[in-house]
Amino acid sequence: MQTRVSEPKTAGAAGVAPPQIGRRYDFRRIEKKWQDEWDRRRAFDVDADPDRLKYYCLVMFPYPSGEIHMGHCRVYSIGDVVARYKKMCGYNVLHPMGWDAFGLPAENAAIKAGRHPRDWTVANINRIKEQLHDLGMSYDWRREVTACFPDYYRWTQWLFLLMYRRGLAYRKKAPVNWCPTCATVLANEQVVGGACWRCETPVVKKELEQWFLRITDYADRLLDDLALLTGWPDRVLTMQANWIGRSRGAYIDFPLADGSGERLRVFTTRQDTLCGATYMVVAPEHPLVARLISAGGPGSEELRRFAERARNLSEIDRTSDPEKEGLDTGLRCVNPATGETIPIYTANYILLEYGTGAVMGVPAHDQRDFEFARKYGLPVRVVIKGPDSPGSADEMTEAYDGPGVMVNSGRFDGLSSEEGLEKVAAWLETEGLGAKTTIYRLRDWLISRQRYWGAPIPVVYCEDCGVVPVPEDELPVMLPYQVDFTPGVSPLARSEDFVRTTCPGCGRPARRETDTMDTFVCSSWYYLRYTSPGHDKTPFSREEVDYWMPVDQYIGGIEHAVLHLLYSRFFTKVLHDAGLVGFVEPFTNLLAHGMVTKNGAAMSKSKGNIVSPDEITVRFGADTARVFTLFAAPPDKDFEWTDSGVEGIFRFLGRVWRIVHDLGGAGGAGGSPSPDEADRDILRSAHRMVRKMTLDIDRRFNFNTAISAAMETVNDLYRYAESVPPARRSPAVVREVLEKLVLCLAPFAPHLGEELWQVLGGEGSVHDQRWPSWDEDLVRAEEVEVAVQVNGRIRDRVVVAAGTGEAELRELALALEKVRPHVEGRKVVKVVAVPDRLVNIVVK
RNA sequence: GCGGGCGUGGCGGAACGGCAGACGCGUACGGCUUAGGACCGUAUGGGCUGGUCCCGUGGGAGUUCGAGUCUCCCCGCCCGCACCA
Repeated sequence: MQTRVSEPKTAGAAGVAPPQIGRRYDFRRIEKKWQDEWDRRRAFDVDADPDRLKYYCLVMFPYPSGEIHMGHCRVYSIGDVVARYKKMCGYNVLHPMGWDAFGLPAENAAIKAGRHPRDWTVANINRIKEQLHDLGMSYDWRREVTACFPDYYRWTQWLFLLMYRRGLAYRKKAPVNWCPTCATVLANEQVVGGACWRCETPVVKKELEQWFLRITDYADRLLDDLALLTGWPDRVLTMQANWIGRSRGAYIDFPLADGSGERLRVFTTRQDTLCGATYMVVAPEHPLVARLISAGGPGSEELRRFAERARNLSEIDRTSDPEKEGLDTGLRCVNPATGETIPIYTANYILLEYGTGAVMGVPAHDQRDFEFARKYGLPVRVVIKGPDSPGSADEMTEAYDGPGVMVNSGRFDGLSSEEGLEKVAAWLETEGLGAKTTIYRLRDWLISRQRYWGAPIPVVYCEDCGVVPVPEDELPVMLPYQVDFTPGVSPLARSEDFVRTTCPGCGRPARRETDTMDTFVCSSWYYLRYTSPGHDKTPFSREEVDYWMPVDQYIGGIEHAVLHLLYSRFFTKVLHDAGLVGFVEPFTNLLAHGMVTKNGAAMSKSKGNIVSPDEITVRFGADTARVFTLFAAPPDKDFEWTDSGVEGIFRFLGRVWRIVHDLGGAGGAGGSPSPDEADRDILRSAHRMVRKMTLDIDRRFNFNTAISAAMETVNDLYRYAESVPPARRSPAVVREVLEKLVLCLAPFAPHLGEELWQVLGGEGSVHDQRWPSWDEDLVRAEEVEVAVQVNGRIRDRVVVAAGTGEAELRELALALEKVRPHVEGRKVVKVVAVPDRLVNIVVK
């Protein structure tokens, strides 16, 4: 994509139109003027510079599904403020933008509109780019990446092959999640509560041969390295930890009692309770059950019906059904610790996918097992005695799952349950019956998609050579344009031209893989591509990546807490292991922003509650749109859209425009040379504003309070202008205050910032200036009002010199007329004096 | 069920354990105007006996000289995970 305006570089500010003298904040003229100027100067292009500190500010790239709304406006405004602020702080700032341009919505919309997904996507991209341009976003458009273009997906495919070479991409037949509406499979992360994350259709299980990425190989590191992410919100870290779901325990093999020598393997985190296992339970889909059914013995018909019923329940019903149903399979096995023969049940509360799909039932120490045992009359045996737990099974009304001392456990009696975990595992190992192990909730990442609009998986199937990866020098495997992409079977399978190929190994006819990759593969590495978008030897230049990465500030929605953010971490670790990058985590700091809602719901086309930034920019301007979305709430919170609030911001920017013209235009002529009290006050206001805005932006991204600090100083300026006649104003002070104000507002309202910087006669672009500093001594008030309390109730206030000591405050307070009646006749127990704050007199 | 977050005016939201409600919206009144839905100013948590008096941060207790803030219990809302062995 070409940028919108790309005229040759010309002289700088000299060519800029002079500021307009008038009484009106003419945002249309101002914004157009500066956008043109930025385009002409290519003001936002950046290059690596080893002599300068870098700062990589990144907002999650959008899916170009149409026009953008105020939610987008908000998040890009956040990114733009951070980028412009950091630039003013002296950093070499990378602030790129691109398009997560492959994906189902393009295909679905294209089918509906009768347009090709590519054309639809490109049209949307152009439209959104225009909108971002009109909002004054400071992107280096030379670095734009578009995931659906061959020069990008070539490298997505290359990375797939890297994974393949490293044994991390593999094909497997497995029961997978199928969304009937989207007509494709989904990764586990893309199933929310048993339904498709996009269209909320309940997913069904299908047995298919598919491509997976072995993310589970990285489960430990993905979990452990969360500790490195001190700049991430806790809730995201928690969500990832939950998702990975590491569970340490042991597997145990229970020999079947039929003399076959076969064993039934379970996973448990409580091997210390082994002697309390009085029965076994397997999932209805467990192979053992299937075998019993096909063997056709007594009871097999009942078993078949039971397994059928469980299987036919959707994922949602299965996991939300609290009633435990079970059935004795008739099989028996031996508890290796007690030598007892115990029954094997099958039950609906056992999940095939988790652990081994079988558990040992320890009713005394697991609540689910307890309920199940009571329902089916199975024995309950206490093997752990907690400090307050009942000693006998008969007294139990619920399971005891806490720690305690092992009882009824033979050789293990007397051990603490903690020791028992070790000792039982050691014993199992010497007996060859089990060992300690760790399992995860995380599954391998299913990346095959039976749809058209994605990056083709670069492999070929040859009758003789089997699965053959496409050689790197033949990449990209181009996605053909002319394809019947209506869903059904994989659309690419219908394109004979695409499918038919020759085997890279033996040269004989072969067939291409016709599935495409999950778009989350494309978005797992785009942040690397921004560093060197034209690079054509590898996905990215090592040198550029070493300079720019990791991303210093990543900004995006909480909905990707697990999905995109987990996948990207995985990719980064693989690239690190492959020696392609030097870091192990891609995103140092993460800001999870809130949504902009209207009528209580996130803005979306389907809900019809979209407010377009265009509506706002036309009526009030881009600066108003930006400042309002930042002012309405702290960035991590949702906020409900209101039109009336927008006008308030428009008023504020108009006030800024006018006060700068009134006080600062024409060089701020005349005035008194020596600053008086009013001058000191307004100067203090400005220094306070700088301090507050700096800390609010830097420390916690509270742009709302940063903006309110600027509003306070503007209010102070109006009071100053009204109360101090021109002849008595100090030009130096006025100038300093106005400069600080304009510099501080520049990242928020960049067009107005440039214009007013010019009005003040500033050199060059306001965005090339240094972020202002403040003087702590000036910030401190000369006089402060100290509250005087008696027993915690305010009785008076007194103005004293700032920094007045405790002793003096105490005396002052006790002498106050309004205080005396409350103190007289009582005993002063204590006086708490906090300088510059308050005095609290405690009486009895 | 487990984990996390949140509850403050009519509204969005501010408050290192130290004067609750900054800032903005809305509302009311005044000014300026031929006019204004522009602009400037003043007021704006509630109550009454109009005192810088009392009450007020979902409810209740506690710690403290002092609690929106810390602790415990309860109520309500939101999010994540959820029969995870």
